[in-house]
Amino acid sequence: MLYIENKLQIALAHAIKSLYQVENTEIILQPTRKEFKGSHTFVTFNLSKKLQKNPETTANEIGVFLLENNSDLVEKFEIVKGFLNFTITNKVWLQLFIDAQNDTNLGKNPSKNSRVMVEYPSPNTNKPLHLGHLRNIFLGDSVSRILSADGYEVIKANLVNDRGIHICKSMLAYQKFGHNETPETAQIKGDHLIGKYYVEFEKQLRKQLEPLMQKIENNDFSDFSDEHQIKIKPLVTQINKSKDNLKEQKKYNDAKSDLKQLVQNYTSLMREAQEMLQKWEKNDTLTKALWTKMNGWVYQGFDETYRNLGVSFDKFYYESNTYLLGKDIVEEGLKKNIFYQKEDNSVWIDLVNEKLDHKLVLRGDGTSVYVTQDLGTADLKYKDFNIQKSIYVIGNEQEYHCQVLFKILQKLERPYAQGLHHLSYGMIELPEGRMKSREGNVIDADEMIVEMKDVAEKKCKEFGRIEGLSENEKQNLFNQIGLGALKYFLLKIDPKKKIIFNPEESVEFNGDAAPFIQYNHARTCSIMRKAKELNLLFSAENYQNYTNWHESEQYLLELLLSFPKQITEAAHSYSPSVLAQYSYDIAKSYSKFFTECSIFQAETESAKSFRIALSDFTQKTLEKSLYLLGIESPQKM
RNA sequence: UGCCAAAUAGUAUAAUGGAUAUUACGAAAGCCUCCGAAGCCUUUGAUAGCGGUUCGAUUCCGCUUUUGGCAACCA
Repeated sequence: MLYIENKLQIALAHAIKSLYQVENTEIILQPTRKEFKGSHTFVTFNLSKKLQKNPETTANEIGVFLLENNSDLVEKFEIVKGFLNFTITNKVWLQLFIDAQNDTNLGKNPSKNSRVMVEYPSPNTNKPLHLGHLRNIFLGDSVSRILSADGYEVIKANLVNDRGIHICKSMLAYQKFGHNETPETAQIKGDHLIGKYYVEFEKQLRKQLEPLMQKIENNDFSDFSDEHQIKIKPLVTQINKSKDNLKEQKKYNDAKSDLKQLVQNYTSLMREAQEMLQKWEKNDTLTKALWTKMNGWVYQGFDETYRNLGVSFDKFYYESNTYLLGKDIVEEGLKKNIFYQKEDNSVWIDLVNEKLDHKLVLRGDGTSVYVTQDLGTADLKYKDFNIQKSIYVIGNEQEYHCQVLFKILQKLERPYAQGLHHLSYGMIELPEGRMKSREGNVIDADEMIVEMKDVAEKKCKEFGRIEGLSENEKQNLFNQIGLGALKYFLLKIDPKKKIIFNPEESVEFNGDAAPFIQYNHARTCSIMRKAKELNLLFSAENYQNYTNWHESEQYLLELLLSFPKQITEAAHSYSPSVLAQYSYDIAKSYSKFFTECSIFQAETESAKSFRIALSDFTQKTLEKSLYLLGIESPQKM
């Protein structure tokens, strides 16, 4: 495919030079639209304009030239308006097909000798994973596979957020209300047990918050220090002002959540959580022991979920080990005059010229902020793996943060700074709004997996083609299909777009969906089983005389041969959706081919061989393409 | 108030500045004596608004509208 494109470009450049004495024109080919004949299209408008000629005349002159001089490549051409559509000789296609069949590196582009790290999903250890994490995990996993297929050496890294105030919240709730229960005694998966106490903390917190809020509503501020009253009062004014104003609902909500945030600090629970965090930072033995125990449970739970999802990691980083990093970088930045210091000793960077405002990088008391440790971690990753590129799979709410982080690293002239990329994705929301773990209205990842599997089981039993399988094989199949449907559902959509997930409308299993693709894979397998049974040969010498292809054969063949290009495109844009669409295209084309061309009742023996070979190649390409999405390809379903 | 993103049929989705705007779900008709009908095949319907650049704009540039997000010494 690439071969054809290059050849055609060279031929076109030659033609244009010979005909018009024009050199160095950019020759851009695009795929010919389905409704027209041919595979490659050269658009002649630009050139014609330069030459001051009619586009159709130009197109015709070039077409004739190529037909005369490159008849081994170009079979014929057609002109529609200014579009010059080439039909490539079947001999060339056939040779490419034979080469591709013999290629042992199908689905693996040549090595780039370059190392890239993909960081995902970097969860907090205070709650189980939810549907949003699944989008992150599937994206990270798929992009890792794609980059690896495109010739990079990939390191999958998971930076676990295992410390901080939110972790202390579940610890504290467990200490108070947990009665020493364990995942074993409670019969709950470790991460879910911890999540239960995180929700419990928030519930108790709301109870303590209510009387305080009530007082404020009655204009009683006696509980609060003067310093806080100054902050609280304007918020109350704002709330009262925008309360009944429909247009200012957002302002109202913002002010209200700001107020809650402030008032929370007056509850005993929040104070205890803060104290616990301080104890943790001072390495208090009991606190650390509780923390280790509870995080251990969470990791067991996460491991199980990762296993069920079919994803793995090469490297785990823990924030408890990295949260103090980066302070040396702050000093370095100060020396280099990239950062500046205020009177209170806090350290800042001026990014006004980058439209990013001023940003704090170290507090006045010398403690870190979020970006400080991220600076340190970036250096650590480079030190550990000598990576040229680093992909951060993080939600779009942190776009600003990533911009700041990358910009600082650029200013510090880090060798890896040019290779940093934030793979940003939109949130998954419910019809009623954002998912909030605190409030318990989330689509749980583990539950989702089970539900998908159940649907798959139900469908499989309806279609009734799985009698021969053992119980193990059946369970495995239900998993492959259910999980495939879910992965495809989340990966086919442009990451930038937010997804509103309606639990009432189930994940698609028909049409533009993974089970349809898997189904066609199973079909190709079925054909190959039968071909083997019948002892039919499908090596090149058996079909090399058959080039009178049916339209659907031709289309499928061209599509299959574009696989390497699709991988490169997906890798280049970090976008699994390219391959989702590609896999679907193949399945659709095979399905069409399947109904339009009989394989075992083919008109000639060579046609039969060709169709078996085409099925074989479809099977291989589909399997590898789905693999890049993290989706498995069943042989029967 | 600034910055960023999104806006495509009833719904969901696609399109390096190119042709009659992709695909699916939904709805309506047809196709299993023949390799797997989770299929194939017809039909149906959309670029938020106004302007600009261009031979050509869903795409690029303005302005407007709507929806999210960010702008915090939270992560």
